[in-house]
Amino acid sequence: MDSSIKKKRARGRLSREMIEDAAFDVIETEGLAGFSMRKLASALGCEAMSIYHHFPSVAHLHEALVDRLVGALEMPDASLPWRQRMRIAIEDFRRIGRDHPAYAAFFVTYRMNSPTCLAWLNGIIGLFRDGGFDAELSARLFRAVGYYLMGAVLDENAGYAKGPSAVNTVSDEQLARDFPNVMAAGRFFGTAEFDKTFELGLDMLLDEMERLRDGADAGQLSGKV
Amino acid sequence: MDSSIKKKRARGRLSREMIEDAAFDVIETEGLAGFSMRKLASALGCEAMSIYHHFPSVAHLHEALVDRLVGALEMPDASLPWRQRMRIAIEDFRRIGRDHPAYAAFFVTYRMNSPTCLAWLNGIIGLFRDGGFDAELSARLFRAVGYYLMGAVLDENAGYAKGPSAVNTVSDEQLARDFPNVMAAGRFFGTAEFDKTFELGLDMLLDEMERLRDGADAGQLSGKV
DNA sequence: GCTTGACAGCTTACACTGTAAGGTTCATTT
DNA sequence: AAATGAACCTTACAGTGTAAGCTGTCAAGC
Repeated sequence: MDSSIKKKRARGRLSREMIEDAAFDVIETEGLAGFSMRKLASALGCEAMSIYHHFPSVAHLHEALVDRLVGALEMPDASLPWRQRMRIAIEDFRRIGRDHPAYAAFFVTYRMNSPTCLAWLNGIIGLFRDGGFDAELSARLFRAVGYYLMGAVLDENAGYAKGPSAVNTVSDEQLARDFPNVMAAGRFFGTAEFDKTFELGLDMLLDEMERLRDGADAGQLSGKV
Repeated sequence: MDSSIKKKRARGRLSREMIEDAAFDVIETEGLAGFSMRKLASALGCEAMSIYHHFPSVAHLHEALVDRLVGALEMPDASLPWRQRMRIAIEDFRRIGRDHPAYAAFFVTYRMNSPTCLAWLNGIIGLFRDGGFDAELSARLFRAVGYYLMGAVLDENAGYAKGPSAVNTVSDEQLARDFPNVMAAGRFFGTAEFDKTFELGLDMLLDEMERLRDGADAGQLSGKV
C-alpha cells in the first residue's frame, strides 16, 4: 500500500524559505484574495497548521515576504550622478511590482517596520539628503515621490489594465458616444504604455527636484495658486 | 409582550439609500476589513440576507458606495484659471479620502466603470484637454497625476500615520541609533504635515505641466537621464 | 370582505476563512 | 532503553459571503 508510504511524514521537510517560496507562488496563481493558509499548505503538501510551526500567523508570513522583497533591494552605486541614482532606486522598487503583480497591492500598502525595511527606507531617505535637501524637504520629497511610485505600482498591477472592478459595466458603444475623452485616453492606458507614462511622471518629478535644488532661494516653487 | 411587537416587521423599511448610509457607518467604525454583511445587517436591525433583496452582492453594494461618492463630485467652474481648476478637482477627490478614511483604501483602488464614474473621469480628462494637451499627453498626465493622488490618499488614510502593519516592530532607541534618516524624517510624516507635503508634490506636478504646455517644443522635458 | 400574488424580509445551510488547543510521530540525547 | 522536544497533524470554533427556500404582510381585483 502506498497509503502507508504517504503517511510517512518527512520531518524537517518544511522551512521558512520553502513556505515563503510557495506563498509567492500561491499568491500569484490564486490572487491576493484567493490566498489562504489551506491553499498554501496544499501547495506544500502539508496541513495548514504545520505552517504555524514556522510562522505564528499569516501576518508574520506576510511580513517575511515583504522583508524578502525589500531585503533584495540594493542602493544604487553612490558614484553615479544623483538623478541616475534616484531613477535606479525608484525603478528597482517598481520592478518588484512587475515581478509579483498579484502581491503588489499588498506590498505597496504595507507599512514597513522591520529592521530590513527600515534599513532600506533609511538608505532611500539618505538618497534625498545626498541630493542636497535638508531633513524636512528630504522627508516631504520622499513622501511625494513615494505617493507617485505607490500609485503607479498599484495601477500597473491591480488597476484598469486588469479590467474594471465594477459589476455593471458600460459597453464600448456607449463609451464612445457618452464619454469620448475616456475613450480617447483608453488607448494609452494599456500595459504597453506603462513605461512611457511612468517615465513622463517620473521625469517631471526629477526635473522639479533638480530645479528645487539648483534654483530659487529657499527652495520655493512657482508659488502660483 | 413586546416580543410580539418586535416580530412585526415593517415592510419597505429598508432601502438602498438607508443601506448605503449604514454601510458607510459600519465601514468607518469597524474598518474596511471588519465590514461584513452580518454587521451591516445588525446596524440596520435586520438579517444579513434581507440586504440581498436590495443589493445582489457585496460587490454591487460597494459599487453603489463608490458611485455615491463620485457622483457627488462636481467639475470646477470652467471660468477659473486652469491651474486652479486642476487644483480644485484634485483636492475634491482627496477630500473624499478625508471624509471616509477607512473606505479610502478601497475607493482609491477601485476600477470604476459605472456611467456615473465614467462621466466624472470624462470630465477630468477633459480638464487636461482644456489645459492644451493633446489626447495622448492628456491621458498620460491624467495617469501620472492620478498615481500621485492615489498614493497620497492611500498613505494619508491607511499609511504610516496609522502605525505600522508590521508584527515585529523596532524600538525608538534602535530607530534613532540605526536609522537616523528615518528618525529625522518621521517628524514630517504625521497627520499634521499631510497638507503641506501634498501641496509640495502637487505644485511640482502643476508647475511641470504648465512648463510642458508653455515651454519647449513638442512638450519635451529636460530629457536628462 | 375575500382571495390572490407579489414582494420584503427571514431561516437554514454550505463551503470557505484564520487559528486555538491538543494529539501524534520521530530524531536526538542521555 | 528512556526521555525529550521539535515537527507535524487533527479537530474544533467563530467568522465570512451567499444560494435556496420559507414566511409574513400588503395591495389589487373580484
